[in-house]
Amino acid sequence: MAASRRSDCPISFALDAFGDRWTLLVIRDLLFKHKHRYSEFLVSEERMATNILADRLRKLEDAGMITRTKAARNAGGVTYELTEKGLDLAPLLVEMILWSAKHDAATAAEPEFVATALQDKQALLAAVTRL
Amino acid sequence: MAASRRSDCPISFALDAFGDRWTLLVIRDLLFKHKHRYSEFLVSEERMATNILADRLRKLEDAGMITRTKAARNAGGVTYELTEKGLDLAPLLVEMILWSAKHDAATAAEPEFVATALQDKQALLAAVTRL
DNA sequence: CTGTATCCTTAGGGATACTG
DNA sequence: CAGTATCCCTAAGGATACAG
Repeated sequence: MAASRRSDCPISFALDAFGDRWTLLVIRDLLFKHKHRYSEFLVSEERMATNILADRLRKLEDAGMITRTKAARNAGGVTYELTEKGLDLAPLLVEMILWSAKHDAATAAEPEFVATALQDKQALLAAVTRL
Repeated sequence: MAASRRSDCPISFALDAFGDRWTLLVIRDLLFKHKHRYSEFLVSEERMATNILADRLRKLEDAGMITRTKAARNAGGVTYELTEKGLDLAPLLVEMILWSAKHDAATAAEPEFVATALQDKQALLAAVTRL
């Protein structure tokens, strides 16, 4: 992705930034599933490969959509957090959920997830504007 | 795309449907640029290859997001139209535009495009609910 | 005009082993 | 725990020529 830039179109720009089948799953995990660690991202239902995950995390960091923080000595590990730029994808993700809820049987059968998204929408948008 | 289905997650479902670098450009052309013909899609700034375009048009039709209509004998050619399912992507596209407007210099420098999107948002959402 | 067909190249991705 | 490294393979994509 982010292959140089195909045009000045905003849709095209967005697709260059996250128009693939994996990137937004990482954002989803950060946004809705409150995951912050490499090992947590790995255990998703979609079974992302380790090299793919590492690649996407690096690209998201390069694009300024997440931050990577080496935790203090006593607390082990690395933590990923959304930046404002990443948080600003929340409305987009919510629209994806709503679209799927309307047009996909499996999603429609999961009213709790959709309800959560609808509740979160307010909270997330509030969080975004609060930044 | 649409490789069987990776999980029941709505985000994942949406990505399986249009999570690539080309599909949403076709939707954009239908939605914002009022293109309806194969030859029109081809002349975009992104220079889509003929085989890619044909592939995406077919997949979009298979997914029920667009219709393909052979025009009457006197009027030559084929016309593509968005279905309700395709039209329902309008809010998503608008969110993409707004995100790019905020985070991309080139987009921010195009206030007319963004303004159009904002105006269209109302009209498009009205159109969607009207269906 | 609306595509197919073909060729060929590259990028994406799965599996698995391994390292600081 | 947080990744790299490798291998190997398939799918995606560009170019171009051709067809109904």
